[in-house]
Amino acid sequence: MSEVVPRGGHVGKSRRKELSEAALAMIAERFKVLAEPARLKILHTLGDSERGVSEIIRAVGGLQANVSKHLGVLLQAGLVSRRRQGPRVFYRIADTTIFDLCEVVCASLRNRLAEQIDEIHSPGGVRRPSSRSRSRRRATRVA
Amino acid sequence: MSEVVPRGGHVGKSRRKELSEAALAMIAERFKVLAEPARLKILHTLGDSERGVSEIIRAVGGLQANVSKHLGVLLQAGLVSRRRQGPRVFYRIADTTIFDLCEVVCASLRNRLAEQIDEIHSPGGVRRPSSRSRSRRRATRVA
DNA sequence: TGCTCATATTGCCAAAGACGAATTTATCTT
DNA sequence: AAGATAAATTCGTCTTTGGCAATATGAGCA
Repeated sequence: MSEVVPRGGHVGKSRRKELSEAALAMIAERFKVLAEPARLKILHTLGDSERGVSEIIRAVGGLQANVSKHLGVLLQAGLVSRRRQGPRVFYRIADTTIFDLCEVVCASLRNRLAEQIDEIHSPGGVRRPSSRSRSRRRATRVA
Repeated sequence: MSEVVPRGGHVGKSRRKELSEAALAMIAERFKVLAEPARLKILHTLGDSERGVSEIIRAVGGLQANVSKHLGVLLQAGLVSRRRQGPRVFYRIADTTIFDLCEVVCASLRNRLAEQIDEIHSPGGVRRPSSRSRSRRRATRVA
């Protein structure tokens, strides 16, 4: 239907790399690790400070077993790192690029939602050249 | 084990946004769409040019039904857009930020693999202050 | 109206994975 | 060593989802 190509917050140049099958599989696997609200919440809870497991459990909610399992997934993916101090275990972010990823996705989602609002206001997809309401989106806060 | 915090290709400042539960769910859902090699391959095949479905099927392989379903998922997520021309349907990228995401992930994976190589060379995690082999990673091509 | 090609959809099955309950492992204390 | 606390692991169940086969929809043409 729509013919416009929104060029939201595209930062880099348009140089596309050739990606092998194996590379795509690795990328997909990382996305899979991040495709879980509980894990995203854990990462967000960690922020840039180190936190103990019980503290994380209190923050994100859910059973201890599940949180521990999620932490294991994040650890194996190299997104967090562990430190043992006596009986406690402390986790911290080991790969800060995840926040970059979330920011890019947030910007994209804001664009998408804003476009849907516009489509409600002008249902047929009205072609108004003087209106710069499409492509060059406002920067709305997501939360 | 490791105590270093790799600051690979981190572009932005360290300002973290507060993300609501709903925002995290939306972000996770987008990651879930991207967490599938077949879909990533479709997106990569599309690149910046429009392509017909049968052409896509030939490029990515697999059954027609599956490719069509993947295209449906991508369409509903707003990552691609459709255009009908007679009996054929053409798809194109509608959200170029996905390439930014893949690039960030690729850079992170390169860092991770390079670190694993270093760990093989010095198994105990040798603390050599004069060695800048950790943090400030080389830029290896993934594929 | 049929017929054909191109794409989308549905039903079914199997694999993956997330949750909850229960158990195990590990560490420190007494 | 026994007990207590913290974290990880195992097991069973349920939901999701990707692949395959078959069918349906839709557009153009005879």
